[in-house]
Amino acid sequence: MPGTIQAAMKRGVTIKDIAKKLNMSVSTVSKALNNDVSISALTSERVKALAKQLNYIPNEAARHFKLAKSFTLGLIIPDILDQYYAVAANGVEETAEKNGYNVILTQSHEDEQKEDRIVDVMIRNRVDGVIVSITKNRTDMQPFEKLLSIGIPVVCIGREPKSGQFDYVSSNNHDGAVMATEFLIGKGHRRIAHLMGPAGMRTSQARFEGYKQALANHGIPFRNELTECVDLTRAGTFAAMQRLMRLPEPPTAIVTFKNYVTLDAIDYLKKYYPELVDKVQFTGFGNLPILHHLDHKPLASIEESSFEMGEEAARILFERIGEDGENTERVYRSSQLPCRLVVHDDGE
Amino acid sequence: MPGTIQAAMKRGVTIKDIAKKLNMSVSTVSKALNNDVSISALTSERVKALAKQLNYIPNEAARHFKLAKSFTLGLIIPDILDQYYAVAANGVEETAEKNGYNVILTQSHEDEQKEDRIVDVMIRNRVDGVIVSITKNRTDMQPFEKLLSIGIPVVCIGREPKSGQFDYVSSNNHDGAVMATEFLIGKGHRRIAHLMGPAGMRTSQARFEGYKQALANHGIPFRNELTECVDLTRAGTFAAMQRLMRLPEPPTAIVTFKNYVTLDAIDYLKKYYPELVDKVQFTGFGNLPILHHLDHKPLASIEESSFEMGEEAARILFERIGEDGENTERVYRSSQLPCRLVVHDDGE
DNA sequence: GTGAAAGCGCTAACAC
DNA sequence: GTGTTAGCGCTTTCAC
Repeated sequence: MPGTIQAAMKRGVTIKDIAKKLNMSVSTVSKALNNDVSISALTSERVKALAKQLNYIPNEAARHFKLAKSFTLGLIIPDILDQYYAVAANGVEETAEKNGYNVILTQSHEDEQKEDRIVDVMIRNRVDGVIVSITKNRTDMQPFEKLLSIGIPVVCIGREPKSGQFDYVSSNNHDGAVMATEFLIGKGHRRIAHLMGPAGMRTSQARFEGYKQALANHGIPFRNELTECVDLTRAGTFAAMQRLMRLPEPPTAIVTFKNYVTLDAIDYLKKYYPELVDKVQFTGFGNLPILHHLDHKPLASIEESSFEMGEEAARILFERIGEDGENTERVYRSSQLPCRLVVHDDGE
Repeated sequence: MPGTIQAAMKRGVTIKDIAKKLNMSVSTVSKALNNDVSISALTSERVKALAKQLNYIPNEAARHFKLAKSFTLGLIIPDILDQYYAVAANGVEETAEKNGYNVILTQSHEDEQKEDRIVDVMIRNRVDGVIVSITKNRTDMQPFEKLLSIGIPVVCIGREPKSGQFDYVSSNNHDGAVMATEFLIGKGHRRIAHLMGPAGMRTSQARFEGYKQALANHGIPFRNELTECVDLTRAGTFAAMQRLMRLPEPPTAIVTFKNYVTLDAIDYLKKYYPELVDKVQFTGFGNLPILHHLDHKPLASIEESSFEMGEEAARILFERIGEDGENTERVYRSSQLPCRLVVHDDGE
């Protein structure tokens, strides 16, 4: 029985119901609810009082449709189980919430096809902006260029965009690697190896540069055989460690690309060179809380500001959303957030 | 200049544009796009061809509004950084995606006020259903009852609802605790302690019951002083461990409520009873991947099927969404997913 | 097999 | 300070 009170209750109270009960027009009610200055205090109060009494809940779907704005941000990260991204997501969400926005959080699982589909869904749902940490093997930026072309701004985080048309927020990987390496140099090491990330990622390159820079700063010659690429799998790290430890002169310290690489490398030593596990010293990117519980851990970690990265990305995105899409002459920004060196005490 | 081709491009191609170009009505185009049987194959093809050519992207916001359905699920978990919930979220998302649904993932951070606000946002956004792991201290179910009252189904996961009106999916905590305890009994232990979770949580109670059940099964008397509640903080675990270890006869094995409690308990031993750290044996809930890297780890873990929990919750939710809201005589379901005992090998 | 038209709930000119 | 009205893009009856 459409039109009955029953149906209306089920459907939810609308602005029209309020208008009718108050003998006003819907526009007056709408304005009152939106604190329009042209509405008298009395009217405004009457409207709000009745709205509360009737348990009026605005239908955002209708607003979104009408305003052609979804008040929703799309966020694409490789994996929610990687705390680096989970924390960044928190930064995005907090900033979004402050701006009255929702976030649709999605994972690409490093699958480009999945990423393409996600972008499609976001377009269909008319998100107002997208923050993305692109899949590691992507070579083109096609779906993201599509977003820009239809007026949806995009901000990249963590992983550098493959073309220059995007805002980009990341850690200062170069300086972080310098800090990690210089810390080991300060501890007296001279044969310092580098377990470098995948060569295709700019992040790997930046950290590699920082590593070399630190060596140069201290007059230590760079040796090619002391840098090994890993593919971020346990097997890959084991293979790399094997090559390093079988050198005529193995390293006495190692700068690693990432948390999990460090842990796998230490496991490798535990298994094959147990006598060296307390000798070879590590520093590396990432500071997992779990490190506290480990007996064999890196000497120090490079803590990245991933929460702040998410915040900054969202801030930039909101600026872009606020901009008039007309002026095509934009300057794309690239911000590098500082890293922090955290020394792990051995006692407690 | 509204109405120009420029504006149209910016605005996006609509069903109307397609209709005009093809000299058809919008209803025909709509039906063709939605594979309505009443449309001829030829028409359907022409419409789809032009849609593709014009790069038509349906405006979901308009559909949602028209259909009074958002094709969106709300998910509320305490913390995304807790992998237990992150994995459950993945289960929800995968199932949602299969059904063409989006998920709005939110975190309560164990704050009831925040949770209230989240539910409000979800109502405003007209989500079609909600999956929630309620904050641990909540005593009422008020916001969730409100959801039900306006026809939005709710499924609880992991944490038991405080009233009987909700579907609920969780691990079989009782049987898991039995397994954990019997495993230690099988290793010859007789003085087995239990680091129990917060007394207010039904999960804690269920695990506690399982622990007692296992003891009873093997004719081991339950001793009150061997069970200590923890509040899930490191300090709380340390205090509980202190009481246990200062007993005239300290336990030789301990069943813990959760991963992090185990790790903190082991840390306590490392610090204050280093000679016992390899003697006192642990089993407990949760199987973090990071456990592999630890030197001192539990003998075995009770792995919960949290991914499956998310899947199952989403499945139930979709059933409810499909139901006609009319029949008030619902039977609310409570499913307990089995746990798995995982023994940690010492080698590799 | 196709078209005309109403309307979902809301906002924003514009008129008064 | 308030009301009238058009319309966002789409689906869906109901006619033909």
